Amino acid sequence: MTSPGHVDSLVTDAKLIEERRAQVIRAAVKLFSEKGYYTTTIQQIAREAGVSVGLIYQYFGDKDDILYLSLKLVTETYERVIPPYLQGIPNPVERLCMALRAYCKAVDELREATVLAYRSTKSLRVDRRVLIKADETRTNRLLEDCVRACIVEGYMHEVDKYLLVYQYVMFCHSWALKHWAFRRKFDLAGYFAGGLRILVEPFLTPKGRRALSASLARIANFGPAPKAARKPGAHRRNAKP
Amino acid sequence: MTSPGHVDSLVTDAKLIEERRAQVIRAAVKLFSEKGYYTTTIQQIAREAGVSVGLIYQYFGDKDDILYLSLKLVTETYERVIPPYLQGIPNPVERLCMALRAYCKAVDELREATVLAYRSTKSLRVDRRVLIKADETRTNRLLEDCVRACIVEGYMHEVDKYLLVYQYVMFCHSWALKHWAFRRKFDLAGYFAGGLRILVEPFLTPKGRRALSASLARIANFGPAPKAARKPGAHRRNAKP
Amino acid sequence: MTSPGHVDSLVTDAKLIEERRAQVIRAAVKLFSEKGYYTTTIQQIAREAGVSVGLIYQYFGDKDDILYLSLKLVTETYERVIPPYLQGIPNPVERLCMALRAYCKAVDELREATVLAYRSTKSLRVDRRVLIKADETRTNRLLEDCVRACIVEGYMHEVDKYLLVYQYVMFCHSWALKHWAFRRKFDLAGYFAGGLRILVEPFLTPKGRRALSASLARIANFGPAPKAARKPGAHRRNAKP
Amino acid sequence: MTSPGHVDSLVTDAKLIEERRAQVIRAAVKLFSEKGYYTTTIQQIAREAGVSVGLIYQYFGDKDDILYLSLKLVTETYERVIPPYLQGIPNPVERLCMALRAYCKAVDELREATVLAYRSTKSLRVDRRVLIKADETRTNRLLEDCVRACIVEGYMHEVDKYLLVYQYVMFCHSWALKHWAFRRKFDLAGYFAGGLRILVEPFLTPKGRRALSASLARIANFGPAPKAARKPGAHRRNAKP
DNA sequence: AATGAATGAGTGTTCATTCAT
DNA sequence: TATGAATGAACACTCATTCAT
Repeated sequence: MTSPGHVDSLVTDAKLIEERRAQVIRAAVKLFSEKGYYTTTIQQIAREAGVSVGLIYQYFGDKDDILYLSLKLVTETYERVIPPYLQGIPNPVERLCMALRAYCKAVDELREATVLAYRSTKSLRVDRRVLIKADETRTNRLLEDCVRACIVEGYMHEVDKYLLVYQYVMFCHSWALKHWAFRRKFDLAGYFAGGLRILVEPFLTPKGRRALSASLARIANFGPAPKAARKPGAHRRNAKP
Repeated sequence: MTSPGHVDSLVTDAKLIEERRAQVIRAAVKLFSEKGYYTTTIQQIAREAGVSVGLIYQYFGDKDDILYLSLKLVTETYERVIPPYLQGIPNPVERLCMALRAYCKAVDELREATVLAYRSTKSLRVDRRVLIKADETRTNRLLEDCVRACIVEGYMHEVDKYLLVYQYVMFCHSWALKHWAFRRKFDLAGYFAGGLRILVEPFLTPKGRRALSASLARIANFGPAPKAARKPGAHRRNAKP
Repeated sequence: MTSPGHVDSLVTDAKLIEERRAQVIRAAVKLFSEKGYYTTTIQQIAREAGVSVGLIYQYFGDKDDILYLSLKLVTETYERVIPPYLQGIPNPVERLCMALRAYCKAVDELREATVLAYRSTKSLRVDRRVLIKADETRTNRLLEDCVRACIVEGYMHEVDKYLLVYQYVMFCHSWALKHWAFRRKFDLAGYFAGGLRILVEPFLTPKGRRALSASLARIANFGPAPKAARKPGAHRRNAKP
Repeated sequence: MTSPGHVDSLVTDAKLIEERRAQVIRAAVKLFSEKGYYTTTIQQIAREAGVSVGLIYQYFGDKDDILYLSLKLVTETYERVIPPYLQGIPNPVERLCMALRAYCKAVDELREATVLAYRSTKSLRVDRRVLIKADETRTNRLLEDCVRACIVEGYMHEVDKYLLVYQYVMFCHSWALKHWAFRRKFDLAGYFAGGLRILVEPFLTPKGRRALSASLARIANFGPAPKAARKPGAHRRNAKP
């Protein structure tokens, strides 16, 4: 009847729905991440969000809805966060590295939530699980495009793009999944730099390697996310080989 | 009081404990893998194992014990399954590849259980979580030793061993974690071959590459696991050319 | 404090109270009849009535008030609907039959609501239950008066009036209560005719029987209810043997 | 999948199921009768029955099951209680009266539960509602058989058997439904005697009237129910005059 | 006068755990 | 040692009622 991605609300005001849901999901992500889906109660979410239990059920149909939107928040963040990093960057190697950096940074900021996704996607109703997976696939495609461009333009040797991209994805996710191990060895910048050396550099042509070292300064700079698009002039200067 | 790795039993006969626990854990791994830890009930485990609820509580202190031993089964299998594959193999490149193959195969055979480990390790009491992580670390060390040997003996360029090994681990685990995506593209042999190309080959010296192609026939053969140690003569013959 | 029959309203305009309450009660009777008192929510009543939840609480003190006025509507309809049918009819046998016909017709038109009364009167606050029962008693009295006249004027043998009247009442109510059984055998006219034969005819004197057959044509005609009083002349003509 | 009349239990011992269910149903009938289905909680039933909440869910699937078996208890009692009263009685008029007496007595003993049936049958899942109605229909058939015998054997005039039987049924049920009104006028024996006069006598032939007055002494005696069959000799003696 | 978002006490139901047999 | 009936705390979810606008 209703599509699997739809979440019911008894409230009609769209603005309010947006607000309240965000408020509840924020609390839910926090608690689910800390204690897991099943051990977090609706009462706890309500308390954390500073609302009543009843209110939650005015904006969500059931607990599964809350989990769905929580995971959706994560997967959509990944997807949404990468493109702004690529805007105005012409060189495909730099684009690839930027995408990876954006992904890593997003994972870092949603570290607990990323682990949550691995823990709890299977707790979701099946029809919704596929929606979450579709999000992941769409994000992968962003990376795949970068890799493809690298190869087509002669910056990278021929490789199994699909597999390489998944290796990239796992590299990014691992920053969350294996943080208990990595935290003792790396900070995010170090981890990322190591990743480039293992998962990007080996596949670059000489031309690709030159491009990489030319843009390394920009790539390695883990600053704040580019909210607005970079100014065109700024990057044109940098993009010169 | 008791050590975190200890699991209480009201029964004293060690042989019986071993047997009964195996019987229950087998059922638990199956159900946990299918439906998750929290949605599997003790009643269901008892039914699946063909025993009574009461009996379970004679061999396990509580539900956490069952999860712990279930996860332990997985991590210990990984650790246990690799060494026999290395026995009698002197070449470090072949050893590395064999270790990876063993790991991949183990993941393939415990695919659901591997996913379970990612879902449910956090549901474990903290003090036990670290034991499971220690198992993983120990398994990683097996791979690390192979990589180190490759480098020391000049088969591989210098790399961040730690990071590369984790990339190997994630590659193996991904066969389970992302099976929903990979199944459409690869069978296990294809997946493994692709992995070698991306995660091993690029780091080999010319000498390493020669070693790899020399042993490729053996490596790529996904036969049954070596129950007993291979006879030394057998492999030496193969290793010659 | 307040009398049990009183229903509080925050609104003062009497006309408005009348209107709004009727609007809400209409919706409530429909829903209560369909789904029962406890499974109908105030939200649903509000939606059905086309008003807001808040408004309902301006015209009713609580849910019990709504049920009370819903049941009151039923019992008062019975009481109100009979007298117009008797107006201008002098013969006591015809009057009795007319009263029964009116009752049956009213039950038919409030079939679901009649069942509701049997289901839900006990859900009412006790002090109000007795008011509903008093309504029923008053309606019974209308029938009792008819029976008494029949006996006094020699149309009917001596009988236990009280018991006979209750038998009449149950006959009428049964059209609703056992409609699931009767629908397969009778239409309302057939049911009513059968009732006369069993519950009226046997108690008539020969004089009574003559009166009955003389008026049977009029009695059996299940036309629309007499909104206004019948004109005296009109029926006198018909009443002529 | 499962038939509507089936009630699930987690317990396997049939004897125990019987016992425990009876224990719970006894409590449920009491509470449902007093306070209604919806306002009675499972907790209250458990307390009244002297068991834990959990136990109830080992013997019943859900609250609807409890209601079903509660109502079933009532309708099956009606059906079960009549035949023993007829055993060894050859005269059809006496049989009819005995059946009515048995029914009235059963209603008297289940007075609150009878009201419950009228209140709560509609709260039942539809598929079960029809089973309850089927029970009622089967009980009616017992009365219908008596009436038919009366007519066939010339004790009663031709009548609409179906309608008359339903009038009998409503007469019996009314002792519970309208007890608030009748209690002031009648005891059970008086009510029953009045019923015979209104609903049986008028339809008897002279032969039937003779039979009735011959057996009136036995009929009117509201003694304890005949657990075992009456001895044939005993009644033959009485049946003589 | 009218709205509908917000509340939270209360419900049916589950399930890990116990314990008499 | 093995059983499975019994327990009751805890949870997701509902809905009559309130109240700021």
